[in-house]
Amino acid sequence: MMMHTHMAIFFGTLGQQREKGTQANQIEVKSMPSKKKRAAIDLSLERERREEDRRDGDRRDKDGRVDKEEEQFKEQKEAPKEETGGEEKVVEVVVDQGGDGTKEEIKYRTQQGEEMEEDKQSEEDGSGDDESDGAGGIRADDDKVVAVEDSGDGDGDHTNSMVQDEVSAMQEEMEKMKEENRKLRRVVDRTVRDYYELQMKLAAYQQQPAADEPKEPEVFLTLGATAAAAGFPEPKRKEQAARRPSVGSDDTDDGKEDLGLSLSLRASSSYEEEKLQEAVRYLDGADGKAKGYALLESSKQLGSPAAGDLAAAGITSQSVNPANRKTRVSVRVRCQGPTMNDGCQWRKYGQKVAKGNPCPRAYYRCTVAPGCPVRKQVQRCLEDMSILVTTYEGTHNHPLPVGATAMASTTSAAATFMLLSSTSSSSSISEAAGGGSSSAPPYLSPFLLNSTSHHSSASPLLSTPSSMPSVASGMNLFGHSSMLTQHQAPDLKYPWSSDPSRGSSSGGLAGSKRPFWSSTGGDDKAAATLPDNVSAVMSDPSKFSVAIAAEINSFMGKDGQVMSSKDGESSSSKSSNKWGVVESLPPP
DNA sequence: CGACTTTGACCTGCGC
DNA sequence: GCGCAGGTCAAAGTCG
Repeated sequence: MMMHTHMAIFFGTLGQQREKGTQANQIEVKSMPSKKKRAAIDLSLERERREEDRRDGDRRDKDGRVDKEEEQFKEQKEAPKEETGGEEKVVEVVVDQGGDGTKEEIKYRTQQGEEMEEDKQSEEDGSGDDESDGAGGIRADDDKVVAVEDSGDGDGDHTNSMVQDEVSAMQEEMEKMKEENRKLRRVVDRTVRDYYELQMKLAAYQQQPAADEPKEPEVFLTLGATAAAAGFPEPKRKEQAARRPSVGSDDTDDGKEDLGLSLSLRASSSYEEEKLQEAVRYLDGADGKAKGYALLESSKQLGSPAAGDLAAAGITSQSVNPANRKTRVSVRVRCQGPTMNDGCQWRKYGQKVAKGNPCPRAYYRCTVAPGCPVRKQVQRCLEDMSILVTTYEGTHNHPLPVGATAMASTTSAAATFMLLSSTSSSSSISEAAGGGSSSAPPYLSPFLLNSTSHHSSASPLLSTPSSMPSVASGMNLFGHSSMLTQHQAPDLKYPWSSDPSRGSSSGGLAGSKRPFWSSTGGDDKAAATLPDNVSAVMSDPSKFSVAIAAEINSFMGKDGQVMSSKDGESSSSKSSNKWGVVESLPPP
C-alpha cells in the first residue's frame, strides 16, 4: 500500500513538487531540461526492458504486439520531439523500489500520461507498457493501478466502475502471477545455467593431467624498478633468455631503472610456456594503453641473479595443489625497514636464522582479526640485503583493509594468470579471461582471500558459484558489486587505512589499535568479495591494469611510504634511491 | 598496563 | 631412531 500512498502524494503534490523540486519519501521529483533528453532516455530504457524480455523467452506470445508497440513507441517518441524543443520542465518520479527505480519511474509516467491527458507527459503513453494487457493500464503492481483508477474515475458510472474494477483486479491478479512466474523461471534458468557452468569447470579442473602438477609456473609481479635489479635468490634456476613483450612502450631502456610494475611469468614446462605466451599476447593486445604501468615479462625460469631483468620487488605466487598444500604468496620488495607495508596488521611471534641465509627470518601472525590463521615470514634476500622477501601463508578470515585488498587484487591477478595458464587445458588465457565467463581461479592466493571464500576453500571453484556470472552481472554470491570498484575507490570503504598519520610498528597498519572494521559501520561485506574481485580483474585487461595502478597507489601509500619502521625510519626519507619505488614517483 | 618484541626452548616433519 | 632444520611457544623485556 506504500505505492498507493506514494501515488497519492504524487498527484496531490504534483504542482508543488514541480515548482519546488522537493523530494517526498522514496519519491524523487526532478526537473529535467527538456523532453528530448527524457525521451531518449526512456527509449533506451524501453529497449533494455524489451531486450530482457526477449532473453527470458517470454516473447513467444508477444512478438507481434511488441513490434507494434515498438513502432508506436517510436512514433510517440518522435512526435513530441518536434513540438517541444525548448527547455520545458518535466516532472519525473523516481520510486526507489529495490534498486529498480528506473523502471518504476517509467511506469509511473505511463500511468500519469494515461490519466492526465492534459499533462504534457501524455506522449509517454505505453512507453513502458509492454507488460500490460492494454486494458486500461492494468499492471503488475496493483497499488499503482488502484491509485490511477481512483484518480481517474471520479465522475463515471459507479456500477460500471465497480465491475470494471473487479475485472481489472482479476486481470491484474493474473498479470501479477504471470510476472511472478516469469521471475521464478528466470531465477531457475539462471541457477541451472550456473550449475552447469560450474559443473563444466569442475570437470575441466579435475581432468587436469597429473603431469602438470609437479611443475607449476611462478608469477612475479614486480613493483618498482624493473631493470638492473638484483636477482632473486634462486641460484638453482638456469638463466634463460627472457622474452619481454612489453605491454607498454616504456621498457625500451633496459639499462635504466624503470619505474613500473612488471609481471613476470615463469614457465617450468613447455606447455606452461605456451600458456604464458598466450597470456603475454593477451595482455599485449588488450591492454596497450597501459603504458607506464605494466611491463610484462614472460620468461622461462629466470633464475640466476644475473638475469638482469629480475625485479627489485616481486610478488611470487607459488601455486600449490589446492587439495594438499597451503598456498603461499611471496612478495619481494626492496625496502629498508623490517617489513613491507601490506596493509595488514601483524604481530611478530618468532625469529629464526634459517640455514643458508645469515639474515634471520621473522615470523608474523595476522592480528587484524582474532584467530586469523594467516602468517607471514619476512627475510632479507641473501644476494641483496635491501630486498625483503615476505611470504604469506594461510587465508584471512576477515575482510582485508584497503591497502591489503589493493595488494590482493594485484597478487590475485598474478596468481590468476598463473593459475589460468596452468589449469586451463583447452582454452587460452584470453579466452578464459576475456570471454565473458571469466574464470575464477580454481584456487586463490591465500593472501587474497577472506572468510567469505575461505569457508569452502577446499574447493574454491565451488565456493564462488556466482563468480563467473557475477562478473557479467556485477554481483557476486554475496550480493556485492564487483570488488574492483572498491579498489578504485578504496577510501570510501576504509578511509582510515590510508591515513598516513596512523603509525605502524611492524609495517603496514600494525600500529593501528583500532580494528579496521570498527570504522566501517559494519560494512564488512565491502571488502568481502575478493574472489569476485579476482574475477573482475581477470575478466578485463583494463581492469587488470587498474588493479595494478591501485596496487601501486596502495603500495606506495598516499604518504609516499613503502613501509615504515618503528624507529621512524621511513623509506621515503632514508631508503635507497636506487630503486626509487617511492621517491621517484611524482607526489600525488 | 596492555600490546608488542625478543629470544631461548620446544615441537614437528623429513631425510638418512 | 637420530639429527637437522623449520616453525611455534611463551616468559621476559620493552615501549607508549
